[in-house]
Amino acid sequence: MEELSERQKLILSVAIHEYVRTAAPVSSMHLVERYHLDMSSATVRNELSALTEMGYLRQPHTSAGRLPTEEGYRYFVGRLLQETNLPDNTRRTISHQFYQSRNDVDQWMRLAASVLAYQSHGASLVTAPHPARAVLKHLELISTRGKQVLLVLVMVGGEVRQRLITLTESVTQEQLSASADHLKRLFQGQDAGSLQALSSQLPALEAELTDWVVEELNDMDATVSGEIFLDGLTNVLAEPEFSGSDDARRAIRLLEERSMLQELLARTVLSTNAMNGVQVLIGGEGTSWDELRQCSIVLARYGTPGLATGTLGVLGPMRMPYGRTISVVRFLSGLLSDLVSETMEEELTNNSGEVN
Amino acid sequence: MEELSERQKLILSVAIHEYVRTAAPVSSMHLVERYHLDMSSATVRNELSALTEMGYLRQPHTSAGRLPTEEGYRYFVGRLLQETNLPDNTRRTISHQFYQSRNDVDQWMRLAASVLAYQSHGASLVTAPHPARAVLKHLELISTRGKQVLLVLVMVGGEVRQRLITLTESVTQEQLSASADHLKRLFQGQDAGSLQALSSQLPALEAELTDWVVEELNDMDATVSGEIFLDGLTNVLAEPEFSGSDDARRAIRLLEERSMLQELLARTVLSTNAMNGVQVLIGGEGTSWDELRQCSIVLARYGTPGLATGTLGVLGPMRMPYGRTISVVRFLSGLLSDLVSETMEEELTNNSGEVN
DNA sequence: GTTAGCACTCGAAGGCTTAGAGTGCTAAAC
DNA sequence: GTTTAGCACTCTAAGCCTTCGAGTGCTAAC
Repeated sequence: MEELSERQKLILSVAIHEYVRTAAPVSSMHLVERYHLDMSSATVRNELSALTEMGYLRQPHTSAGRLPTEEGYRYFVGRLLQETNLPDNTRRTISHQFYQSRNDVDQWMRLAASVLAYQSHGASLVTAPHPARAVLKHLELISTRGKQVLLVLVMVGGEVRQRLITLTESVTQEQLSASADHLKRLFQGQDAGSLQALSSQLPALEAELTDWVVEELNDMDATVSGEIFLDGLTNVLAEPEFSGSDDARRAIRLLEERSMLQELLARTVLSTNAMNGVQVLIGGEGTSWDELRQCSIVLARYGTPGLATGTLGVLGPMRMPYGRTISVVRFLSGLLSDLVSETMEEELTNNSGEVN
Repeated sequence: MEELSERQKLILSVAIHEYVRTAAPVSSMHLVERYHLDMSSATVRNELSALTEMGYLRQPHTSAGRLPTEEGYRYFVGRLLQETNLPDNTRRTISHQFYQSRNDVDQWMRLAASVLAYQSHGASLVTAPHPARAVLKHLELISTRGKQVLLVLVMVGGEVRQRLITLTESVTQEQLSASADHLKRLFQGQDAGSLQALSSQLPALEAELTDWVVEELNDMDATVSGEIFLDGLTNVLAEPEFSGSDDARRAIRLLEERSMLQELLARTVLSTNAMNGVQVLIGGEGTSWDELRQCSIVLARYGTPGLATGTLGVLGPMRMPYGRTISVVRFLSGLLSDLVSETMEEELTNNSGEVN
């Protein structure tokens, strides 16, 4: 792939910028006028022609203006987009909102999704922070009736999982409380693996309970996160390129399904090292979903690798203001990282010592 | 409002049925043929004309077929629709899915939303069961760092709420555990009101904690439910009457916002006594949202009034298979009621006695 | 009261024309 | 050799017209 001249880069940049702005094919004269280019429309036409030749632009039909190809966007995002930060007052507004919100992880996630959707005009997704390995901090057993017991697990990091389990034998709350106290002490700061080993040495009831706990912990390790917070799904529908087709509908449908998000987020885990945080998938590249052919996704992880991380991202049309979106995602990723590390770090580094 | 003749009722019924099926204005001849009516198209035409006169049908333009008006749907749902039950095998399939699902309230809600959306081809919403009055069953305090404490409340009924709070003074986990034990005993089976009264008689730390607990309980009483489970949002978009306009987009946007759901669900609480369970809002009647002008909502409460209840419903286009939708909603409402009462009833009737 | 027959209405669909936006090419200017 | 003015050419979008046919409402016969 040959190098573009500076002028070609400029023209590609403004062409993409203009197309993103207007959603209509851009013409040579338009660009010259609107961006005060120091050349004639004929020159621009020649360059546009060259860029089309190289596959960065295309024409809907012979005598129409140009619009970016997938490759064009990719070149733009990868090589032309200069880092821009979110305006100071926007950053302050957002921080302020988080500051005001209840000190509740769920609340943060909801807010993050909402801000992300609002700022990016796309559909946002945010997962709750998830420990690299589920480590137990606290355990409660609450009898509901007969053999049914509510199992509440509090993880290091503050995540809480509850589950209604059915035991083989009926037990009283007293027995449960005793077992809970015992297991609590044993399990403190352990993960699924070490618990499994313990199971065989325990009396029947406690062994059974242990199995349930292990299952739950494994489940937590396996799933990317318990809950995924979505917002702004309908923003995507408002985009002009989706009106009249139901491509957007199918893309949104995909977001509603867990399976896609699972794969998408798993992918992020793998390639985190690649960039300095924010990852851009253009035209659903790498994914196996045709529905995303016309969409792009901007993703980032947040949190502290090895301790606890989550993912947040935006799904929008390929014709997306990448600069803006990337800054928002980056900023929120940083903000959530701070929030998470503030609440988790200390706890995680000195966890296995003390007993509650 | 004069009474319709039997024949008019029949014709209105089949006209609505046909319109729901095809989404196109229905003509007199079509009805005669498809439903083997024992009369000529001219007769049907006369009756259609009469029904139009009465406001139950309308014509998009002079020489077009008929389609139901809002009033038409209302008459149909209120007086013509005979109760139909879900086919036996469908019922079994659904029950089976619930039987297989993890014994977890969240899981049930998710499944209910999914089934509802799938069966009704509309957007579904389900709220978690919510005690009439939030009553505390269990309480945990977990130190995270310095003044920050994770407060975990387990309610009678199994709902779990967690919140990160910041105390005025730094405390150790030992102090917290002691306080937790003490408060646990005191709070057992109490609601927000009775706790508030206790607050002043407690030492500083415990008083402060009590305030947080009270705030949280009040919050639970105030909001309809912590979480609302949505599914099938995009089903609505697929309906032909919404293609090309963004009315559906705005309706879905409304579902994404909590505020509308709050009002909608609050409304249900009020009018529950009216019908034997399932409530149908046609054309967004009673709501103040223009966005719903073209939509209908089928709602039902589930659970045991006075103990714990939740709401579930379907939002779809006004051109909706009401019979089918109502049966699905009714069936699921019954199913969830059973599940909820199985897990909560005993617990709620003898709650305040024992101490865990 | 019901129905056959028929004139009438109106929108959807297709074909045709036109306007204009935009290109590519050529030849002149720099 | 690069840039640019000029111009012929292309192609769509929009408007207009016509046609087609589905469907009605009315009237008169049954």
